[in-house]
Amino acid sequence: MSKCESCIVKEFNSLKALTREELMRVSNCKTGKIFKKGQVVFEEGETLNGVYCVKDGVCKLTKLSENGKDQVVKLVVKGGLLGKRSLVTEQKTNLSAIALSDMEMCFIPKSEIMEDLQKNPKFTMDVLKKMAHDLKESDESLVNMAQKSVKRRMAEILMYIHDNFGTDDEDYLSIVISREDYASIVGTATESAIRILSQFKKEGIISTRGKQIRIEDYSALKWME
Amino acid sequence: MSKCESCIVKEFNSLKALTREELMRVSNCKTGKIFKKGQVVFEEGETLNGVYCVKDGVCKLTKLSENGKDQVVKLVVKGGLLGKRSLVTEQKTNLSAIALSDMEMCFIPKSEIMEDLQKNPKFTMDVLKKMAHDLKESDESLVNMAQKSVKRRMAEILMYIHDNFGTDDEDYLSIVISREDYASIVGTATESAIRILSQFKKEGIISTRGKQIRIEDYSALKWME
DNA sequence: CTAAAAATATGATATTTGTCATGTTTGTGT
DNA sequence: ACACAAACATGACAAATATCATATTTTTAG
Repeated sequence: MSKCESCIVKEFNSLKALTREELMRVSNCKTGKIFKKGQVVFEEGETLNGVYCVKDGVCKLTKLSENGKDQVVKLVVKGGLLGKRSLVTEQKTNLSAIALSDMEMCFIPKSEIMEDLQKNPKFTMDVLKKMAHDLKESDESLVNMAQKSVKRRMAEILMYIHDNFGTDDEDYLSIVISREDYASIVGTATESAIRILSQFKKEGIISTRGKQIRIEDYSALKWME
Repeated sequence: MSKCESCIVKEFNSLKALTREELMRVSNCKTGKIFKKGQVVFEEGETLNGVYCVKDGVCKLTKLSENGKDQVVKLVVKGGLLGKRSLVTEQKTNLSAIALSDMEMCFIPKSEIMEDLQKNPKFTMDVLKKMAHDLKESDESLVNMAQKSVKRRMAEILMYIHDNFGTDDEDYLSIVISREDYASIVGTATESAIRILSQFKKEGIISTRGKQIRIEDYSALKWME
């Protein structure tokens, strides 16, 4: 397995703040893990004893609502760390992580990282920054959920995916997920999500090929009321 | 002005993790501030150069949505710190803070605290924990907004205020806010908020005296579908 | 104390969104 | 290539919520 020191993925997350020595230690205790599309990485209520570093693939973080429906809280791609909160608190995780595509990840035991979190201020500060960023994003989503129409939210998630996760060489969104997942991100019924995407298609704002979606008219999404 | 070392309020926030010497230094550079009900503490987009420690009163953290409506993201009371995020990033604040009652606060310049954040791991860890907690709460609110009815959300905010901020000696919620604020917390139209509270009143679940609200039947709120 | 302003209350109606039913398309394993 | 399951699509209707209009009550300023 490749070594953390030379792993390009870490450049996208807090691990880059570790020293070469620390990275080597982490590298020696990490374990590579493969998850197939649909597989559960961890589930709400579990005790996590480490973090996952995403090397490839996409993953959704969801929370079960009392009405029995899952709500997607965040999408995580290459470079993302899953289970950051577990480093900080003793509490069980409040989210589930489910692979949306085949995934390649490294698991780093908490015990190994905690020491660094205590001793390397640069690393701690970086974790803190990431957490602050997540909080900001979560607050923004909260406002979106509370104040915007389902159609607007759908427009925004399409732009979000486009801007943050990019497109393939034919301009299709590189993240490919089901309408059910879109519904669960936007917080609506699956039928409503389908209906809205169909409408966008009719209006020429997007086009589709199977599950793939291509944005044809970004500014229409942007200025949609 | 009283000194941080002997201030009881700090027991509720991360400042308690500071050493006696650090607290004395903080104490010397802090400034006391009074805000009247309705007054703006800071506004979305401002650059904050410190944190506010709430000694008394209630404050709402809001974010302006594109539809022109404010959404309350969090309520902060005695012991709370406003502007934590500003300690961690250079970015402008993403939230506005507005006093919901007359407030007494201490302002601590960022420059003074940053040093501690770098050098006192116990303090850093505590800030990290608080941030993780805020993130968890924000994710939970997100799911509530996305998946629950306005009525349910109203029931939950009443219980939340009851459980977290308590009641006066006549059992009225100690936080007294307008229906408009309730609407802005729950993420609905003011009329809808009024209607739902009226309904609760008719059903004997709550009673009111002016703006004050008393929960008469907690379990009705809890089990409301 | 009083007038004006703000907040609360409520009805009527429009809009958005959810639910249920049913049919079609797409993907998958053999 | 086929059969079956899953995902997608769409109509009809129900329920939730927003909006607009208009009183009434409460609070506030002078």
